[in-house]
Amino acid sequence: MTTIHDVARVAGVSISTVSYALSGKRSVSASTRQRIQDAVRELDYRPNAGARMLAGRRTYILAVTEPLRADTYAPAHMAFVLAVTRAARRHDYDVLLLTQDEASGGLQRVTSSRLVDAIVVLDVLTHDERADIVRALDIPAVLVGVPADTSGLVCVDLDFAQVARMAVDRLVEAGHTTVGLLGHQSSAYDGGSNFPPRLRDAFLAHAAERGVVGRFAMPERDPGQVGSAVDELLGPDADLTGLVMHCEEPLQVRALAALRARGLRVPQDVSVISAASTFDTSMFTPPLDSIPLVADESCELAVELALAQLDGTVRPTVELLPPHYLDLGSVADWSA
Amino acid sequence: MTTIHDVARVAGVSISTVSYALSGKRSVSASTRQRIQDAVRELDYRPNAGARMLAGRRTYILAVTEPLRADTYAPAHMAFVLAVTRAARRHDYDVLLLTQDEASGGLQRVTSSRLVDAIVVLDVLTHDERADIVRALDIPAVLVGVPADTSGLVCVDLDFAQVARMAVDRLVEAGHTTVGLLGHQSSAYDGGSNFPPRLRDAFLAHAAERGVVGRFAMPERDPGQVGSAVDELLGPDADLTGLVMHCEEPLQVRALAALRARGLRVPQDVSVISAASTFDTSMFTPPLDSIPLVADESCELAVELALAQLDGTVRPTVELLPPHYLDLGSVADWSA
DNA sequence: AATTTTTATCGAAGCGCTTCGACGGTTTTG
DNA sequence: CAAAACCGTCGAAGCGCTTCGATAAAAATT
Repeated sequence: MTTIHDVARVAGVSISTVSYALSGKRSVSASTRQRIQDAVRELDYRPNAGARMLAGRRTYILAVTEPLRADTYAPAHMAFVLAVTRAARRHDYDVLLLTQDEASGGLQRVTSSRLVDAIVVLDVLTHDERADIVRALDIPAVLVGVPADTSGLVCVDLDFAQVARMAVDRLVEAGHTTVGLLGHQSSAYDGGSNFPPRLRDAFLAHAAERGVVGRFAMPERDPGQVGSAVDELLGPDADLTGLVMHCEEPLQVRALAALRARGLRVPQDVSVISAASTFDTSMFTPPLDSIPLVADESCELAVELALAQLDGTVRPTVELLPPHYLDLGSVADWSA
Repeated sequence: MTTIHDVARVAGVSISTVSYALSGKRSVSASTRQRIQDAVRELDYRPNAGARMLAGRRTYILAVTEPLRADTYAPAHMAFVLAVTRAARRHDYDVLLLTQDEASGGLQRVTSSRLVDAIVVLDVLTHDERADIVRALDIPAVLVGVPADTSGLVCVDLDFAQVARMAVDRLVEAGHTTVGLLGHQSSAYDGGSNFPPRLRDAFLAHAAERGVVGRFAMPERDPGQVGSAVDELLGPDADLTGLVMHCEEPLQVRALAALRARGLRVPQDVSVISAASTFDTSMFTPPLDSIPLVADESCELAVELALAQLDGTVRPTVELLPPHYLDLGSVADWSA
């Protein structure tokens, strides 16, 4: 193993000079720095992680807690884990993965053993024990998602309410007067996740504000019941012309099939918007307008806020990212 | 922060005695051990990770590399990451996640900085650069999956060939004489993954050995073409009576729908076996016999082999785990 | 020219742990 | 019963790094 001593010897300087040259925390003359960098390259030197953790005040490791429960939609969650990992690497951090079984114990463990510098909490539930844990833990933490009680927490999330308003506005401005929201399976609304209700409530409220009829339906027990949820939205007179979907990919596929099966064309008969989707709606038939849930953006911000807490203090905050509308032609203009 | 010094002081012993009491590497009298454990509990002492890494010869961290490419089926891969993480925790190890972008560089980095004790490589391709990297790296590593060249490597995997044989045997013994295998999308066979061809080849070979007609088909470009693949398997005379499916969940669902659409009942008209499935086939309608791909089992073994390399030397090996047949009644006995 | 300030470097003190060698005190053994 | 073996404990030496003075030399200020 090559150590900082080897580098110092080869460069003909003391180890502290090597350390300063590499960290940049004190000035080092250009020529010396050059010799040190040459030595580093020649020896393929990489600082020992353990030593750096012990001596310095940083471990350069971030804990990511993602429960990965059985009922979660893996692709979306995976995307967030990935996005955090990439964001972390951009800041020279590695990611330690904490899962379900380790939710509370793991957070305690990695915190008190000083294994990680900060924690990123993914897949946050409305009432999430991990929120209480990080609150108590005195370690920089950022939640991606918004729990019921955000006091003392730093949270980052897409502005789901704004997504709903944006979708409603788009449809209203295109002349639609009856709009519906197809939601997740009902279990998503009573148990846990915080964002489905946020989007739903804003949808219905904003439809009312804009003076149009707003409906909401969800597949009751299993995805097979998308059909009846679609029927419910269409209404007895089949007068729905604007459909917003906030659910997982397979459900959206089936909902489109259900429309097709009922002889309804998109966008001629029904305009459709995919809201807060984590997948690519341009591959759908037809491609759907969407207001995507971009994991990269929120995770980058989450990592930044987590690391920012290590030096300058970041005060508790809830950062809601503004959504962006992606127009792919699945909304027909009826206003003319 | 509470350190080993605090524990030593409270227990009234030296720090080395504390260390030995906790590691068990030298004998400590029962009474002393008790006092030390009491102190540990009272102070909620957790050894500093960095110090342990530096002083000891272990970091208690395992690197897991899982590319998570865009084309991968997230749930299955997620399951493996999870399974490794859980297995690691059982051995008191944490897991550091390395993704796509970091495949080679990341492995180098965590190895030469002594951040991890060993590496578990997931989602191994037939020709996988990571195989070459770990071969060169002089760090304990285990691949979950079997690359083309296994020299010098420790590999763990389900015995996919045996899965195929088991499925064929089951159908043959139930009296079926024409059996088909519905594979993954064609891209899975030419590019990368190593196991689809292994299963396919063994399927066809073993069908021939057992003297039955063996067919193979896959959805050509996209999942929508499952229907034609099913038709291809059924054959012009629709004489297929045994179907083995080795593909992802949505594909299997659609294939069953395709059978239904053609008026074929399971198992009365066609017997079906789900091979190497990572999902629960008991929730299907009808529930399908399966020979599951159990992530837990292979990942536990992978972690064990990885850690075993840290002391006693494990010689290079390819461990193929025997499959197990799960009977849920989707194979009809035609032999009577 | 004498002083202060800045710059570049070094030595040494830890960070919290593991582990080696040593040392009394007990047991066992010949 | 002396010698050898073992047991339980301790002190101290690192592990490889960061960081805090200190110091000598160079630059800037009087």
